[in-house]
Amino acid sequence: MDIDNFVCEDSGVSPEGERNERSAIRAAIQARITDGRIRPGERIVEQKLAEDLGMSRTPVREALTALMALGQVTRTRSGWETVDHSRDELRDAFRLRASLESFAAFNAALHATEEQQENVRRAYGQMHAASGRSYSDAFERAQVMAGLNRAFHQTVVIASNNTRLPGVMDAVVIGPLVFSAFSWYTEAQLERSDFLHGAICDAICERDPRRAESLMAEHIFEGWDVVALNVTDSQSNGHSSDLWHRLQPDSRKK
Amino acid sequence: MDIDNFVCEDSGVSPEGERNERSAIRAAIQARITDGRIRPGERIVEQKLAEDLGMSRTPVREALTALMALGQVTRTRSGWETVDHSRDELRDAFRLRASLESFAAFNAALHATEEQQENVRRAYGQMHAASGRSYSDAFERAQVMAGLNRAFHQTVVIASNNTRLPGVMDAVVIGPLVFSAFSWYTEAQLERSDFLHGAICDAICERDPRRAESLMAEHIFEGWDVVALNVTDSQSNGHSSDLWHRLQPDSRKK
DNA sequence: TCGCAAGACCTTGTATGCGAAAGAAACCAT
DNA sequence: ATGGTTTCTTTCGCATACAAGGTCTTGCGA
Repeated sequence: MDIDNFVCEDSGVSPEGERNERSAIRAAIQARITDGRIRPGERIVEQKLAEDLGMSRTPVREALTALMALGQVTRTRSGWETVDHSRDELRDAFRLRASLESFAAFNAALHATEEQQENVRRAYGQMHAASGRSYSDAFERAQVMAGLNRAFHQTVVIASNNTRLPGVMDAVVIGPLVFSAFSWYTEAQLERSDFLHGAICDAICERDPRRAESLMAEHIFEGWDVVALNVTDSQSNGHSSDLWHRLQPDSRKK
Repeated sequence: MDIDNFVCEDSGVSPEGERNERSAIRAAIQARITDGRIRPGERIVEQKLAEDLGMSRTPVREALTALMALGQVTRTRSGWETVDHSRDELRDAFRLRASLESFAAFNAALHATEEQQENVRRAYGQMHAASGRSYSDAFERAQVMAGLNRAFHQTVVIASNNTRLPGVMDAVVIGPLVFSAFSWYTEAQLERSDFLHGAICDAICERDPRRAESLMAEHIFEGWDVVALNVTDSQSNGHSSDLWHRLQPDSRKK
C-alpha cells in the first residue's frame, strides 16, 4: 500500500470505532485536503484517488463518506468535491470553534489528570521550541507548525476528559485554514500565539477554568483575525494554501 | 424501496451534501436506533439490515459509515454495533450539548430573522399543544413528543444562523436517550420543560442572548437530571427504550 | 461565428463474488 | 466434566461488473 505518511497525523484519539487501516485512508485523504494538494472546491474523482492511493474505489468511497459526515467534502450532482467555505462560513466555524475549545479548556482546567497536564506542557514546549527554529521553506514551516499546533489543541481537548468532544472537534476544525494560517502569521502574531498557548497551559495546570476558558476563546478569535485579513471576500475559491502547489512544482498534474 | 417513514424525521437541514435517497437510508437506520428497534449495544449485520430495507449491502454500508462518523455506531473487531454509552459518556454528551445549545440560543437571540423567530414560536406552540393532548400509548406519546422536541431544538439551532452548527449537533445528540427520556418525564417535569421552552422562545424573540443562553443551558441540564435518575449505573446496556420492544410485540424477531 | 443538438465518454451508484478473519460449535483428551 | 484444539460457519473487506445519469465534445445548421 502506497499511503503516504506525510502530514499523516492520525485523527489523534481514534474514537475506538475505527481500525488503523481504515483511519489511515481517511487520514491520507484528509492530509491531501489540509495541506492543499487537493484545493478547496476541487473535484475529487474516486477512481483517480483510488489509484493514487493504490487501492480500489470501495474503501476510498467509504473514507469520503466519513469525511462528508464531518463536513469536509460534499457530494455534488454527480461527484465529490472538497468544500470551499465562504467567508461567512469560515467566521461561523471559528466562532463555533471558540465556543467548543473554550469548553475544552475550561474542563481541562477542572478535570485534567497530572499526566494530562504534563502532556499539555510538553505539547506547548514542543511548539514553543519549533517557533524558534528555522525552516528550509515556508511549506515545511507551515507543515511543522500546523502539526504541532494541532497536537497542542488536541491535547487540551483530550485533557478535558469529555469523551464526546474529540469526535466533535473533527467536524469543526477547518483543516486547510489552520494549515495555511501559519503562512500568514507575522512574526509578532506568532509570538502572540505562542504566548497565549503558554498562558493557556498555565491556566490549565493551575486549575483556573475561567481563565483557561477566556484565554482559549481569545486565542481562537485572534486566529480568526489573521484568517479574516487573508481570506478574500465572499466565495473564497482557493483562499487556502496554494502553498503546496507553489512549492512542490513537480507534482503539478493538471 | 421499503423504507419506512416511521420516526423518519430527516436530519432536518440536510447539509446540502446529501441527496434525498441517500439521507433517507441513513434516516431509516437512525430511526431504528433512536426508537429502540435496534437496542444500544446490539450488533448490526449488514446483510440483515440490507434485506430489511430492501436493498444491497453497499448503500447500507455507506450509511453506517456516516453514522459512525457521527458517533452513533461503532465498528467492532468484525462487525457493527450501535454504541452503548456508559453513564459517564452520557453525562459528557449532555454537558457538551448544554454548551452547544447555549451557543445556539445565544446566537439565535442575536441573529434570528423575523421568519426564524416565527418558526421558533410555531415549534414551541406545536409542542405546547402536544403536551396537553392524550395518547393511545406511551410509545406514541414518546414518539410524538420526541419528534416535536427535536424539531424545536433544531429550529433554534437553525435560527442561530451558524452554518456549521446543525451538522455538529448531529454528532452530539444521543438519539435513543432523547426518545426514551420522554417516557421518564413526570407530569411536573414535562410542564417544567414546556415552561422553559416558552421562556427560551421569548428570550430569543426579545433578543436577549444572555437569557436565552442560560435558559437553554438550564433546560439541558434538567434534561440530564431526568436521564441521570433513570440510567442504571455504569455500563448502561439497554438504559434506553425497551419501549419499542415492550409495545410492539409482533416484531420480536429474536 | 455562434447556438443548439446529438453522440461519445466519463463518473457515480448499486449489486455481487471471493478471500480472509473472527466466532461458534463440536470433538477429543485429560 | 473441563479445557484445549480443530473444524466449520458466519460476516465482513475489498474488488469488480454493470447500469443510469451527467458532462463534455463534436458536428451541423443558421
